[in-house]
Amino acid sequence: MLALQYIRENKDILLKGLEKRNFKQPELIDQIIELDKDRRTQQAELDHHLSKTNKLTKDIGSLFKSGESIKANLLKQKTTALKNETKALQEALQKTSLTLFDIRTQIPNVPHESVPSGNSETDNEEIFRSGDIPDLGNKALPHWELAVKYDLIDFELGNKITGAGFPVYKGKGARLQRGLINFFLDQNTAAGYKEMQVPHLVNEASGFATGQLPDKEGQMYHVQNDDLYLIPTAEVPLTNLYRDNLLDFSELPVCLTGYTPCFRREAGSYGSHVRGLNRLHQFDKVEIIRIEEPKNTMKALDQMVEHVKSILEGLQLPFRILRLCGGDLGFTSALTYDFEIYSAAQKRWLEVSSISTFNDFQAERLKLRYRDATGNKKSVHTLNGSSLALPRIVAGLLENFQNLDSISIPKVLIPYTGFDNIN
RNA sequence: AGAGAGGUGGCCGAGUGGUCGAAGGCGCACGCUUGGAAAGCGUGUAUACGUCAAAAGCGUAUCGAGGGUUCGAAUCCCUUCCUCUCUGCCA
Repeated sequence: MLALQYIRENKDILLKGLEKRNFKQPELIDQIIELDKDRRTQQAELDHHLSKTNKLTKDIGSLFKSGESIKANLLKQKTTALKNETKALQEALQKTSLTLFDIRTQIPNVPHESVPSGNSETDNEEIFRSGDIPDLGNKALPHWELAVKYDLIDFELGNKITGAGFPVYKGKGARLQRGLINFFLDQNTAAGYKEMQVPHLVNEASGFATGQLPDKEGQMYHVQNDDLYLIPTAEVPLTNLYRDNLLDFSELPVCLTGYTPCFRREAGSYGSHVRGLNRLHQFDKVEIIRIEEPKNTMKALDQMVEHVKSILEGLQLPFRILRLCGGDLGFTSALTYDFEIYSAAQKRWLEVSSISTFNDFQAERLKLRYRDATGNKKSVHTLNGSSLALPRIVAGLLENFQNLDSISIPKVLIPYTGFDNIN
């Protein structure tokens, strides 16, 4: 959610920015500015009324005390009239505030100046590429076949006990998952992120604060009886740990990491691109998040990108980094870098990490602010990134490291898996 | 899940209808004191919104949340969330 002051003072920049993401309703900005003006007028009027009432009330009190109940009763009648007016004002203000809030929640974040315009993923900008794409020849198998060949992942069993998109990992497949989670967590904690274990279900307030609600309502699993949502990413619980906080600048930056399973309904996804591990309803991910002073945001984002780079290099996976264009940018993000590894068997790029800064967009919803060195209160900036998401990493490892009768394990992972190849 | 108790400022804690945003204490900040520190003394110390170019100031709201009674609610009533104790169940 954008700050009202920002909208008021930067309307033109804002509209230009939103154009980059093909925002279709620029008229909403004018509505916000109008409603905000109304709101302030109504607030002033209401406050004035309340102030009058408060004075009368005090007078009545002292009159009763001094025994002048006739005078007091006279004043009482006055307050009754005032009260009716006050009630009307209150209702009007509440209505304005609600409408204003409702429209504000529909405005996506303003893209950073470096974000290219564009409609879809084809307009994303490749900014970095690393590693050689292995030549696997014609006999290379996609991971869903390797998974069967070496009995690592059972999609059918998952179908039986739950449904499509809920795979069962077996034997070395399961151990590889666990090894990767531990490897990622170790890398992240070594880089200064504090490890956290957080709930996998969150309430509505949390879903709203990080921006999943109402934007992605239909994409989350909702436990109706208790009105809780299964998390689509650890970003939600991790960031919400700091909801409703006023931090001191000395407490910043906050750097956290956590492993959680992630649950996504992925309504509307289908086709060959979702085969195997490519798109799941439940998958594992290790997340990093940061809460920063605005002046450090870009530096922090760069550090996160460098960090994930180093992990992928360690895993010896060929990858590229994309700067997402406006049209591909998430609702809450100001700037996003996607990491994609190359799957030599599927001959396509697979997204394995997404690192974003939200600037103050989430902070505004989270009511998360900090007191800077001069004592002023400001919104913090929040950032997050996958470090890393498991399934497509597993797909890439299985496919890129396949031999005729085995799959090699990259050196950095061997201490975590306890084996150096799958056969 | 059942019964009971309770939720007050950074923390502890007083306050059961009237100048209460809230006593007192702790903590914290600044100053005085000291050779330095401690102690002591003094002053200050919530958040949001509005007004203002901004600050100060002023106004309004906030004692878990929402609603109600009343001229007036931290205090009374209802709903709801949470915490604690006991009982039950259980990894």
